[in-house]
Parts: sequence; structure tokens; C-alpha cells
Amino acid sequence: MDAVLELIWTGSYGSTTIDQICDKAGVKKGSFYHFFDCKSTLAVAAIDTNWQVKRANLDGIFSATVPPLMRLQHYCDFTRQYQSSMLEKYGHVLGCPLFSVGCEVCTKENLLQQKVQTILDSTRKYIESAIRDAIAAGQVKVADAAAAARMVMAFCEGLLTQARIQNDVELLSELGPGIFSLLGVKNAEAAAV
Amino acid sequence: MDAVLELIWTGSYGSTTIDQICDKAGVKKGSFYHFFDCKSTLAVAAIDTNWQVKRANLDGIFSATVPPLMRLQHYCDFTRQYQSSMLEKYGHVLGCPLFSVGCEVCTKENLLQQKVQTILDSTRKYIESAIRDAIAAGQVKVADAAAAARMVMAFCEGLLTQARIQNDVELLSELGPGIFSLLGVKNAEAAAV
DNA sequence: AAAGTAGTTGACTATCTCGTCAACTATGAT
DNA sequence: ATCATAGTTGACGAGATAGTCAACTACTTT
Repeated sequence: MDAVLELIWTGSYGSTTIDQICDKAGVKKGSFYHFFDCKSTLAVAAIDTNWQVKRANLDGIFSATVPPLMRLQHYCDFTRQYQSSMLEKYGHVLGCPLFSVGCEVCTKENLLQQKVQTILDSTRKYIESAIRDAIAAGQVKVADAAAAARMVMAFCEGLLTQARIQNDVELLSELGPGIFSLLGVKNAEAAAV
Repeated sequence: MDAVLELIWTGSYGSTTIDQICDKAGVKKGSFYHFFDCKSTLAVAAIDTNWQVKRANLDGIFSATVPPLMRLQHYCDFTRQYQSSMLEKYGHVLGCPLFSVGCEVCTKENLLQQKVQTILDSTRKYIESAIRDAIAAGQVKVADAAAAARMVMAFCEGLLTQARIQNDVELLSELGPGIFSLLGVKNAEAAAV
């Protein structure tokens, strides 16, 4: 489970072979096929268990007891910190595995593709909810919270992927300013949240 | 040349084999190895020739004779139209091939990775220049044109990749609003450009 | 015409990768 | 103790993939 995630994340889905996974997990191939019928099945399962962990994190970060703009700021901070730790551990900024895998397999691997999309949708709901609360609090003025959430999400994922491609965690310092700019919030206000 | 780009674009770099490339190009493998020593060499060459075409397009869209914000708007329009034509041709929104490939190979394939990064940097210069001109014209107020260009670029690439993952070209209608929001321009102003 | 050069071809090998299978082990139920 | 079930293992075969090579062709130069 952990093995496959690490391999896909540090490399790519396509370049990760079943033999590699088995080696890393210290398991023989026969055992592998006793539990899964192919690579994509395992990937779906691995992504799913990982999502449980990630969801718990997000529940904390996006807690309704926290002011909405602060939730977003915490999300930025967490993301940057997380990517820093990955850089330290693997020597490379790894970005968002869901986005990478989704981008890679979206024209094939329908089941995996669908799982990725579902989780990305769920993640966006946290952002959307925070934006909606911010609107209610009069802190941001956007017409459509869902559309704004899509834009924020695109920006975050885009920046994360850029950080991966350039292997530069410093790019993520623009995460917060970009999000608040998309929401029409002055940086000063954001800092004062 | 065209064959490899199409295969990588519709699928992924990793899933594209030399046999496939040769089949599609109507060429035997021996001939392939007469000109290139491996897949990544070909990919670099293919990306390079494709970049010549793309650059000519961008030179037209980002012509200095066009008002800066209109350049950005044209870029959005062009991008959306282009992705629409891809959808029609291949049945799938394909996003930005450089971004997809860069994301996939960034932990290996150093040469290819570097080529991708160089071209993405060049592309960003168009945006950066437009932003700088817009600042000079007093149309946008951002402190750092380079930083703003990085943000705009991240947003564009992120949205394009989302469109690819979801196979939904309509997402790209938010390209313009997002960019102008990042630059602190009211949509109304943008439309009036 | 002769020779040289660039490009092409199909056949070939080696290796990788997937997926299967029958035999084996461990554990728990009766 | 006997049996059933779940899980493990190493060996195996089929097919995909990368890369090589000597022979062949087409074209240019002398």
C-alpha cells in the first residue's frame, strides 16, 4: 500500500511496475495477485486509504470553528510545509499525486481516473465551503462560490505541479497571495484575518 | 515527429512505445534508431519543432501592437478554441502537453525535463511582458510582474490540466476571469478593453 | 561506370513485464 | 486429530519492448 503510493508519487503511474511494487513491499507476486487483479485495482485501493488520512487532515484544517479565510491560509501553510517535508525525504518536490496520476491516465484507466476525480471533487468542497462562509461574513465578494472554488483549485494544483516540475518549494509561497487575489481580497486584509 | 507528439499527447509519455511510434509514422524500427538513439531524444526533437510553431502563434497573439490586456484575452480565446478542436479531433480535451510530460518525467529523463522547463519559461515571458505593459498603462496594479506571471501561468496550466482530467472544455471559460482576477482587474474593465 | 554515402529493412536477441499455477504453510474451526 | 480456509511461494510461459545488425536500396559524386 505505502509502497505503491511512494513509487507512483516519486515516479509516475506508468513507470511503476508490479515487480517494483512487490520488491518494495517485500511481497511475492503471487501474493499480490491473491489480493488484487491488476495494478489499477491496487492503485485505487491505495489512493482510497490515503484519502482517509488526507480527509482527516482537511477536516482539521477546514474546521467550521476557524474563520473561513484563515482556513484557506492554514491550507496554504500546510501544503507548503508538507511539500517541504517531501523534498527533504525524497529530494524532490512531489506535488499532488492525484493531479499527476489523473493527468497521466485520464485517457485510459477509466476506473482509476474516476476515483481520482471523485476525490478531487471532495477536496474542492472544502474550499467551496470556506468561500461560501467568507461570502456570508462579507469578507469576499464573488458571485459564484462553486466557480470561485474551481478557480482556486486550478491555481493550487497548477502551482503545486509547477513546483514539482521545477523542484522548487519556494514557488508555493505564492499560494496564499494567489488564492486571495482570486477571491478579490487584499493581501493586507488576509494577513489581518 | 507528428506521430510521437500525438501519441504522447493523447496518452502519456510512459505509455508510448517506440513500436507504436514507428507504426504510426509508417517507419521501421531500424530507421528510427538511425536518427535517434532513444525515445527521449525523439521526444526532445519533436517538442522542439512543435515549439517553433507554437512560438509563431504566440508572437501573433502577444504582438506589442495589441493592448496588453487584450493580448491576454486573445490568449484565453485561442487556448479554448484550440482545446475545443482537440476535443473534436481526438474525443478528449488534451491540455498542455508540456505540462503533462513535465509532470510525468520530472523525477527522471533529465534532458527532456530540462527542455520542457525551458519552453515553459519562454512561454511565461509572453505573459510577463503583457503584464509589464499593462502596469505601464496603469491598467493593473501588481508589485512584481514576474511573480504575477508565475501565478497566471500556474492558474492557466492548472485549469488546462483540470479540463484534461475532467474532459470538459467548458472549464476553460473561466480562464479569462481568473487571470484578470489574479491581476486585480475588474471583469467589466477587461471586457471593455 | 565505380565508388561512396544516407537511409531502409526484416530478422534477430535479450530483457522486462504480466499473469498463472500447483504446491506449500499457517491458522482457526469442528 | 482432521479438515477447511486464507495466504504464500517459486517457477513458469506468453507476449511486449528495446535495441542491434548485416544486407539491401537509392541517390550523389567522381
